[in-house]
Amino acid sequence: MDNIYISFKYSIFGIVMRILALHSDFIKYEVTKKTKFAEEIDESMKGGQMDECLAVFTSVEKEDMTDMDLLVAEASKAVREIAEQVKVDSIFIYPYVHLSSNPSDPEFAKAFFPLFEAELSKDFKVKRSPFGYYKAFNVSCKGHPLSELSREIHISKKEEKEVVSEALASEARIRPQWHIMTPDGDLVDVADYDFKGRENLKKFANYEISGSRAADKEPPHVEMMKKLELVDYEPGSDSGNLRWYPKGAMIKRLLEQKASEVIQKYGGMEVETPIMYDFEHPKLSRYLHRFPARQYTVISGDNKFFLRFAACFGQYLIKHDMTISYRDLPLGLYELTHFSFRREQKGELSGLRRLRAFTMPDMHTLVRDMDSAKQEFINQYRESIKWMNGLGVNFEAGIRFVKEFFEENKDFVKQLVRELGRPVLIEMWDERPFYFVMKFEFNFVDAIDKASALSTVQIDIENTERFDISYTDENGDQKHPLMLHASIPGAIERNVYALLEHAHMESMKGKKPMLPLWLSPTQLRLIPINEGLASKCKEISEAFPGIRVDIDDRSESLAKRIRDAEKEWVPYIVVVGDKELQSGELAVRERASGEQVKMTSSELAEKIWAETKGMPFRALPLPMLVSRRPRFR
RNA sequence: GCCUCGGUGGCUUAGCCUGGUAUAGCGGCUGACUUGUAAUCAGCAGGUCGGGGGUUCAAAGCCCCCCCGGGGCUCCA
Repeated sequence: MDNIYISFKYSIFGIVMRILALHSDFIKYEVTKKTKFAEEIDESMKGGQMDECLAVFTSVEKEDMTDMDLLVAEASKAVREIAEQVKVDSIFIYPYVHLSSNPSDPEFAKAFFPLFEAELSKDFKVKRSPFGYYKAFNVSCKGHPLSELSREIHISKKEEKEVVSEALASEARIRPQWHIMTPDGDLVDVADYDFKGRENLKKFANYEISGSRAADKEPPHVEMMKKLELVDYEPGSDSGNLRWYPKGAMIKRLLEQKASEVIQKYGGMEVETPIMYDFEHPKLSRYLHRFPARQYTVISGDNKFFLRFAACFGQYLIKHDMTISYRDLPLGLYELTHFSFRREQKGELSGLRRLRAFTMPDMHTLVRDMDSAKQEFINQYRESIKWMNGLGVNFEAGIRFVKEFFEENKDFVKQLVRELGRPVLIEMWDERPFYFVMKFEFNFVDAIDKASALSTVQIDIENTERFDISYTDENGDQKHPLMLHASIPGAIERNVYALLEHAHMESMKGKKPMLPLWLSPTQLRLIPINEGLASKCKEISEAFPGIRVDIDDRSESLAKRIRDAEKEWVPYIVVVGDKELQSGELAVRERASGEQVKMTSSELAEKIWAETKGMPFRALPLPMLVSRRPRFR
């Protein structure tokens, strides 16, 4: 998922352009000799003069080459400020490479100056001398205190400037319309909708529309993830990069495994792509600079790379090089990203909900036309519903599109809502600020009423063209397909977050918090009544293949060990004493029901197998004997 | 990035306002106890009070900068 277009501001650093501005009575120049980088000029530019002006001597630095638009904007802004200070309305631009010790490529600078001139021409009378010539010049500088001003435009890591992207600017202009669509297909203005019985939908809608962020508490999952020794902050890294302890790592791996199974079964072909990409890569650079996301940058020798924020890049580049027939469509590539990196603002980071490094199952599917796009969309929508139901947490759907698309595809939208069988939040835009015409997400509403997207699918109508991805149709013609972006589970960390928040909400209702059985680090705990029976427990545990069984053989009181097992959310607890050994019947303390049920070990094993059927399995993440376990925090 | 609150043994925490090198519980270790469904008892060890700088005879406590975390703003595939 690379839905980054949506209203990110963006920042590129490393701009170090140099400007020397002289308030002059006049400046006069004459071309003496052409260099091999010279721009094409006519006679009129071979010499020139300007009176009462600001003479702006400028060099373009190597580091400036990351973003032309930003460079032009920043340079113009700086010159404008100076011109206003000294009150001139004429500006003379003089390309002067000698200001620089590390100039940019000539081709880049050559392209820069006309743009710079055009930008300043909006507010000033502008002339410039040509790029790529030796010139003789004569300048008469006024002597007043402001007459000589130099600027180094620095946009470094510490002082980033933000530029509002096109996408953001248009989004700000567009006022979305909000509706609720009922399962019957009625479209109701959100203000007129009666949310009775749909409290989570109301919270989600409020969260989206009003932007109200009322939470004054820390999200409950943060304490849980630490207390259960699942995940923790890692102060030795950047914020939002976490450490996972054995139990948490196991849970995460199981979710990842399940996600990959679902997506591969669906048809996504698994690939693996690099986590960093060249800033100067010809295909990516233009695109990247239009991509308003905050990135991590990696400097390696003289090269600069950015860390991927989704699997898109690698998959686009593979698809660009592929030979694809219309017979191969729909064609999905899939990668589970370890990791996707986004340098989110610090204030945005929150536990497992919002991170700077996260794991995302990301699939991109090529389809030939809008009809098959819609078919794929609904298939992926159904997979997402299955995923969310399997996770067992609440979710509310948001479906968003361009109004025109909605008008043309009303029945399709109604079908989506009908299949889900519950009212859905609808957002419509008059124009299309993004690369997609339509998307949905399933949002989880947490214990402090924050909504977060998990599953999401979008129909992208721009990027195959931008990346020159094409297929051959029946007539042998090259066509650009459409593309769906899908993350059926959403970020894996966010799945863990949802499970923990869900458990917390259940416990607020008086139930015991727990994880789904297939994700419980310990599924069955045996507690010997005294230390001598630990070896008997070992024997009993052998009746539970494919089940995570451990044994609390510590020399603690029985009550203490039961309490500890409860605190660890162990779903099945069995105390083993002489009674059990003689009768062969176990008194199973069942967390879900809160009851104690008698059954044989084979009955219990059958029960657990049945409850975890179809789910992946991993072995115990810790030593089987609880007495042998270290503490992680 | 901005505003705001916080950071004290592994964890949770008292002390901070009103400066005089720190409190308790859990956990760990040692020993006793050998347990029938949510905390057995005793002893011992463990602290650069987030980091750095400043003020002071003296700083966990006051001042400044930084790091990390929470909440809010901005923002939010």
